[in-house]
Amino acid sequence: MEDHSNCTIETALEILVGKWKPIILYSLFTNGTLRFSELQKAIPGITKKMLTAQLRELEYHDIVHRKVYLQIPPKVEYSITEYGQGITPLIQSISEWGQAHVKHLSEIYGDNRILKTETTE
Amino acid sequence: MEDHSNCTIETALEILVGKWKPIILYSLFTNGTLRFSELQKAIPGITKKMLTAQLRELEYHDIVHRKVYLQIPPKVEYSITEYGQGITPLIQSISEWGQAHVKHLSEIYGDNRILKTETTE
DNA sequence: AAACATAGTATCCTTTTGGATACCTTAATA
DNA sequence: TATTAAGGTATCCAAAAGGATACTATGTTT
Repeated sequence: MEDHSNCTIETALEILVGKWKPIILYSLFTNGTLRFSELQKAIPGITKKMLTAQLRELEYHDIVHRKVYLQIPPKVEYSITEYGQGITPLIQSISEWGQAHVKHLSEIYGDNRILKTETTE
Repeated sequence: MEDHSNCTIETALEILVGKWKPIILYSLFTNGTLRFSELQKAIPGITKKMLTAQLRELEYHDIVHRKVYLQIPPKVEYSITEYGQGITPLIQSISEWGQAHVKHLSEIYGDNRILKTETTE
């Protein structure tokens, strides 16, 4: 860690933080391209307002691309940008660490829903 | 990314997210062990309430250790746990990606305070 | 003429997060 | 006896994030 790594960390976190960002990214990464309404269906419980807001933030960060078809009724497609693909290893790292951490927490505090992966004997 | 990586990502993020967590961790990583009051001095602007709250969360996650000396006036020392040391590579990754991303954003939107690192010619 | 489809906004409200300030404890000290 | 030190809590308030609901635009279909 260098001197002012805090702000760069916080910048990085902006992309993942927000109630719905991880699942939006997950949906787009696994499905490639989705329309607004398809995202809504893929993410139960999200409102239009939140979906729009989070997508706009991701768009600002050049992680998500928004393609508008000028037709009626409207059609808008969302996808991960080429630059956005580059975030995959980071998400992977975070996800893996998170998985190990969930396990660590369950070892500390004792949790009934322990996934017995290699603690079988 | 696997099926329900979202929750593990969010669990991982809990450790970094919060107004003061990154700088608290940075202070402890670089200084080793700090008393409550030393942390307060090291982090300008933070209130006791916030410092306590964030430290308690980090303690819950077994990232930070809290050592209480039973004396008066009180003395409490905070440090990174051994388990907590293991988060270093993750923080490193996030920080590096964040740094690159700040640069990417400045390339897209044009920013006066571009750090010319390898774009010198 | 009314209803429909799609991708949003606008408005209002609730919850969560963060911050300011005062207060507490207890032994040693002035 | 009043202060001080250190590490907090308690209380109250402001700001930010999130959510429910209604409304808009407009060409096509009924």
